Amino acid sequence: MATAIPRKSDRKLQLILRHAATVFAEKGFEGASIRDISRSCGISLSGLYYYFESKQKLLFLIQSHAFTSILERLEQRLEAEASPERRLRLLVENHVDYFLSHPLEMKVLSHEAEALEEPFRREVAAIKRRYYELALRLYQDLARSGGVRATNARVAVLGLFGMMNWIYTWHNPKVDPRAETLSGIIASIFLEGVKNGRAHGGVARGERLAPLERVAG
Amino acid sequence: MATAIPRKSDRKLQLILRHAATVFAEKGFEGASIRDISRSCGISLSGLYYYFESKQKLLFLIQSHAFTSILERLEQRLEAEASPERRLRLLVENHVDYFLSHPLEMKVLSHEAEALEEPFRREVAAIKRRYYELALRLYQDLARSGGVRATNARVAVLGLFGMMNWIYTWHNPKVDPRAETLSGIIASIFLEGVKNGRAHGGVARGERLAPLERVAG
DNA sequence: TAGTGTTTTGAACGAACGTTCGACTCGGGC
DNA sequence: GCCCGAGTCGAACGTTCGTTCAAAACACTA
Repeated sequence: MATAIPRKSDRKLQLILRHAATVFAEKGFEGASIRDISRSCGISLSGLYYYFESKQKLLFLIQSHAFTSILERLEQRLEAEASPERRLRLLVENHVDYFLSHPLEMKVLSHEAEALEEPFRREVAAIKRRYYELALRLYQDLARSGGVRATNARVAVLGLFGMMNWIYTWHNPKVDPRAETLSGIIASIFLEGVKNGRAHGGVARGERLAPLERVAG
Repeated sequence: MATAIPRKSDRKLQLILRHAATVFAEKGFEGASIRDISRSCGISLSGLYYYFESKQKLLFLIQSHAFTSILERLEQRLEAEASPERRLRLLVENHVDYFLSHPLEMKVLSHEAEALEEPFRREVAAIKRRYYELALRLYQDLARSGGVRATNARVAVLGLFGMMNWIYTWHNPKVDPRAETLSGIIASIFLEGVKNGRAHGGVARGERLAPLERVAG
């Protein structure tokens, strides 16, 4: 019942998580078998179950670790910055940078969100919601400071997440810019795209602003 | 060997494709079984194989039909429009509109791109490339007409696709704007974000422009 | 009614799946 | 020498998977 594994084997669990992330990223969660992971780690099939209790839990460990890391790192970086615009840029920088330096885990996080089942699902969803709400707050701070054209905040923020989370489907390190440059481009498109100026079809005819709280999942 | 099914049963194949898209969208391609589809259609397991020869082919039919439709509809709409900016807006409108009116097929198209294996994969990839290259051409026409700040075209266009293709993970018809409004917001963010203005960290230090031809996949 | 081609089916195939279990190895304290 | 708990393993469990096939049911015209 207790999660207490004597902690000498922690390093080995880390190794398993890395290999599992690789296999999940390559074949998808459902398409990957524990036997694939066993082969990749060089640990026997039954030996793996000493370290985790189910395939679901394995996916959960990968996802919750990645998500917690990215969120903690962001909150830490935000402490040193007060300007609303630069704070939003920090979010983009942090997200893209983590994405490109942990491409496998982040692909599993982005792509296999729905593969997680119910005891674990809500737990990851809770972190996701915290992250989304932080982003929304950053956006609204920018808006309050007067730097934003009237538009649907939920759509804008989720559009930004779209640009960032889609990266895993196309980014090729041999051809595409490194994280620093990439996040600069994305942040600029978003910030300029959302700034004051003649409102170009933002909130339209009779459509009221949608509530801001909900994230799907 | 021949694909020739006597064409009376075409309507039934369409019905199967609709149910299959629903099941794939809900459980993922690998997570869904032919038995699930059989149950959903009310056709026996073996009966399904009268209409398609493998699960892979079924996925292929869904994806290639959706992709071809969206591309054809776009090319048709573009004929009537000459302004570079409005042409790009048309692309966004067409894409978002198709996405929201065929959410299941489009989720399967966006989410299960890698599940398709090799005889079929290259065929869908070819349509995808045609679509991407059309989008890139529209962007470069806008750039040539002087309406765009210097930035990485490949990243800009794939960023736009990111905003659009991510929609399926969050859009809730009860809460979020309809297609018309949504595409307006996204197009505005992108176009304003990419327009002339003080270059805000676009192409940076010593990073040369990446070649434009490649799409991952 | 008999005959022909289209559609539908139940039962079965071998392979692969996630998970369990009892037995083994091994290193450090008695 | 012996024991004990941590770590590892091969073999097997029951289930589900994609796919096949011979036979039945159906819809026709002759």
